[in-house]
Amino acid sequence: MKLASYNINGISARLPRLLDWLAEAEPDAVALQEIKCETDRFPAAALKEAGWHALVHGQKGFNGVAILSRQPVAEVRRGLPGDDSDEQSRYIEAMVGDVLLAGLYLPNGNPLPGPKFDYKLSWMARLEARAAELMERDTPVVLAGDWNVCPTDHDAARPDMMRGDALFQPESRAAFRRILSQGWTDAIRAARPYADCYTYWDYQAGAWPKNWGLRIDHILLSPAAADRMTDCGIDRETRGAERASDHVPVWVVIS
DNA sequence: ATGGTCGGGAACCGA
Repeated sequence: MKLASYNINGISARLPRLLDWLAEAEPDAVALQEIKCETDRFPAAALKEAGWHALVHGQKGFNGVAILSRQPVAEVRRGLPGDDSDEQSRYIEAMVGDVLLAGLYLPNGNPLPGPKFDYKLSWMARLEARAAELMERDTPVVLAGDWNVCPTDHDAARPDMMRGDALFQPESRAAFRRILSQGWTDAIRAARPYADCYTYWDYQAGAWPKNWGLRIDHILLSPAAADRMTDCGIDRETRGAERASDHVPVWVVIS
């Protein structure tokens, strides 16, 4: 089974590119981030026409996540537990076959210091708690999304330009490492330890043609899922399309 | 060069 993550930066602007990629890549399920629309404004009919079921956790204007699947899937939860006052739509879980797929859009956290960075760290603490619960399951678990954390300097083309960014802060990296240390495998980095594995290139300053990228979209696998991974990849060519997202799809194949 | 470019939604905010 092929599972993917794709921050599409607006479903309305990106629907043609998304449909192109779905037809080409043929995932069984994909976690989408930054759909930037309310749940009832998601283009479910157009996707259904193309053969895709959708679970949507939307929000007007910002954020918003969804899980698309070839077969109908059972929603496990929407929203990250731990703060009932959190109104941002950033988290959804579903069973895809016997695999629990969690789709997440971790807060950016800029600027810092300030309330946005505090929210990022508190959200990561809540994610750490949920990940620990999921790790207790017998079934394979896949945590896929835009983590908005650049785990090491090797995951950036120009790390020294990013020192003040929330994605690079020691606190952000430590929180990501604490989750990994529960026993998760960072699929892409485990498979390609020394490669350039960027998943995001800023729209500004010609970042894409200069390959000034970051690796911030990650797929974490529980031990049961990691044992069954047969392939993984990054569809970086999608970044070169007209009206591309600033992120590209990341995927794993689980036998 | 203290810039640059997108998306959402209709003036700025978020990234």
